[in-house]
Amino acid sequence: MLGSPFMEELDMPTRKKFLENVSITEVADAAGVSIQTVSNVLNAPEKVTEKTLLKVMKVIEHLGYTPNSAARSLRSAKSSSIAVRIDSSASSGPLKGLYAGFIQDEFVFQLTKVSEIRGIKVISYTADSHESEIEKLRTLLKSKEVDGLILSSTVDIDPRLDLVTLHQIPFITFGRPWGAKNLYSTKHPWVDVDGSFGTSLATNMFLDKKITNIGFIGWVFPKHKDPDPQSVNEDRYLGWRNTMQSQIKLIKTSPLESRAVFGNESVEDGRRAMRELHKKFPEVQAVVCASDSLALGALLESKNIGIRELLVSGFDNNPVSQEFGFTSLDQNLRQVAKSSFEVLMGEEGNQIRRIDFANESTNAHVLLRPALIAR
Amino acid sequence: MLGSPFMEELDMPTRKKFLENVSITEVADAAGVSIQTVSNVLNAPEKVTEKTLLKVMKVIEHLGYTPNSAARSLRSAKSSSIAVRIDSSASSGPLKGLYAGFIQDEFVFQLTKVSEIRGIKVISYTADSHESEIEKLRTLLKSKEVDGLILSSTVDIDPRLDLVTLHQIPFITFGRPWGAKNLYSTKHPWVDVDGSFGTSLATNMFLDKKITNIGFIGWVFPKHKDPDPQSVNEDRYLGWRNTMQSQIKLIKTSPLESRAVFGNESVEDGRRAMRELHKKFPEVQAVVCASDSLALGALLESKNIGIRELLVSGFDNNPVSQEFGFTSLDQNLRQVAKSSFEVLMGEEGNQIRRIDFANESTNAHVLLRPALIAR
DNA sequence: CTGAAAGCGCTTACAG
DNA sequence: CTGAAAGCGCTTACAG
Repeated sequence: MLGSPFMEELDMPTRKKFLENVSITEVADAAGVSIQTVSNVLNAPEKVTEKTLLKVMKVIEHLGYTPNSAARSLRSAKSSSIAVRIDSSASSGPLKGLYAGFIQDEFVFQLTKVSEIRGIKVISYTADSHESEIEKLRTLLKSKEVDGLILSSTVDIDPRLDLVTLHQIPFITFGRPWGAKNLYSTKHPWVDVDGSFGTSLATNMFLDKKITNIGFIGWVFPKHKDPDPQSVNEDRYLGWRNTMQSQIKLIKTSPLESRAVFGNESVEDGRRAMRELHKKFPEVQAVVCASDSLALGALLESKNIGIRELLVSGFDNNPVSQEFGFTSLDQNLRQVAKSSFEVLMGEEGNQIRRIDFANESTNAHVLLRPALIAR
Repeated sequence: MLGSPFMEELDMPTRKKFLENVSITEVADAAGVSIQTVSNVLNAPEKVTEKTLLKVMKVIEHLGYTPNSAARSLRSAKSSSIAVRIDSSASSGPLKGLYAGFIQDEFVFQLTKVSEIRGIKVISYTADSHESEIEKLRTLLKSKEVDGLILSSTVDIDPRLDLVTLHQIPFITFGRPWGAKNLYSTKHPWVDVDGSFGTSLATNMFLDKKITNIGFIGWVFPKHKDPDPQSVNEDRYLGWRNTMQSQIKLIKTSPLESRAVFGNESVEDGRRAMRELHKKFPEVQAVVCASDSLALGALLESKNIGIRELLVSGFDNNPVSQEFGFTSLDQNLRQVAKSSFEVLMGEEGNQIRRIDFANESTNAHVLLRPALIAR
């Protein structure tokens, strides 16, 4: 009865009781059981007979009992919280594109949402550098405020990974540790989105439309000769390159080198890259881009340089591509958040695990496929 | 010594100790004092002699002691946490502009940053509706997970305000409760940014440049005849209107009605509004806009309809205006977050207060001025 | 399956 | 200013 959220429909005494303190003792007394049984109803219902369970649940509902989280944490030595770093969305200094914060913000939102379902709190923290981040993490972990960590933007040599690995802190990273000898080390669980798969989807979409003069705009000229990508940039580049290479005839006409241009991450860079691409490859009809900002730049510039109808695809499906109506690749951050959470917590239950990935069948590496949002 | 964040510089035994459990008892033993004195050093240093203070601090530093937060919360009945709602940045359904999430995301970031300095944790939560938000807040408050709330997008009739007011939950809203009879009710503390002041700054900037044919693009046609604004939309509109009204001569030439156009919040709406404005007011040289998305639409469309060099100003100074290089108004979210925090916590100290605004001199209403970022 | 006892690590209130 | 005692509200481990 007290469960109704419609405050205005409740009479005054009931409204006053809405946030009233109720302890486990009061519930136990009202239900005629001991406090341990109340605790069991909440934490180990399988240990209680159905009759007792129902009786106690009813009283809990009636009195609006919610366990004190500090007491629970103290006794059980579990905070039921995870920490996630947030950064500023305001791109200060060098431009970071139109919507630098989109992926992170949406990931944090989806993570909070999936965490709530399993009764886990999400605590945000900030840091200016790896060093200050280590200090923040240390405080959060030593004070037992969090049981596990969600890290992102990790690289192979990363003091944060040293910290969590050495102390066996449960963690997951969103993003592969680019540059690591073994991306699939069981010591480093991660969830990521397959960039190559994404750009190959976009490339194939153009090919299916009989559009063959397809270029690419990325951030940095790929250095490595490896067959495997070594960065997000290379990952997204290779999807386009490999798909194009399978089209032998096309490459003969105009080689891949003349079809790819690289810049930084901004609309202006997209414009610049588009002008350069148009010089090197005047027949260009479609451009696969590493980001929505680059794609927007390419799209806007195409009109200036007299390309009748350029098709572009971006990456991230952020509001930019929605607003300007071009194709993009959705990272499905709901699924990314869900997978991250499940690697950390298991598919059920509500406690963060110290997973021994080396000996468990749990998959510590989840590579998800982005979805093509054709527009 | 254990305070150094540079893990790689530490030898193995020291690194291992980095996250080791240290209790208050160990600190007390090592310092040769009682645990209460250690507690006082941390929570009430004025009660301890300087000699003892220094001695204990040294041991705390040496052992890397960080108090267990659950124990502290349980005993002191303070969670030292505040809750803030986060929403999805992905605009699903009706378009919400290019960067709908910017203000909220940056506010949450700045709030987390200022909270960390004062030792307060920020817990994020999500909700689909007021009803589900009430349930989330109820759980957070009853479980004593948070001491105070940061609310936003509040309106006059808002079940969340009923809840917090009735139960005297410390809270602050970012944004005025538009529509309330008395915006300055001591029951409803808020921090907000002065939209009128912002658009008048932009209008005056154009006037100072001897540009007089200034139009306005907003979201909704202002209904009220009140001298005071009744919504964000009206607030931003009135800054332009009042500034223009002071320029009698200009208004005679072309009246204000022909200079203002309204649409929704998207780049496309900005384009549409610009076409309409150009018809009604062909001399237009500059447009003050209610948002960066509208401003971008106006700017892009101006080229299509043959306006040589249109000046536009947006609002929020988000990456869109930075990337496209037009003037905008910065809400200074660092200051908004800082003020919000200080109304909730006081200027010093580290506990959330139940402020009796009616009897305290504390200013419960802070209206900040946005800064003109001229480009 | 149920309940009496112990105790998680602190801070508070108070005696010395 | 300092320290011995009490206790915050739970969960755990164990006895019945």
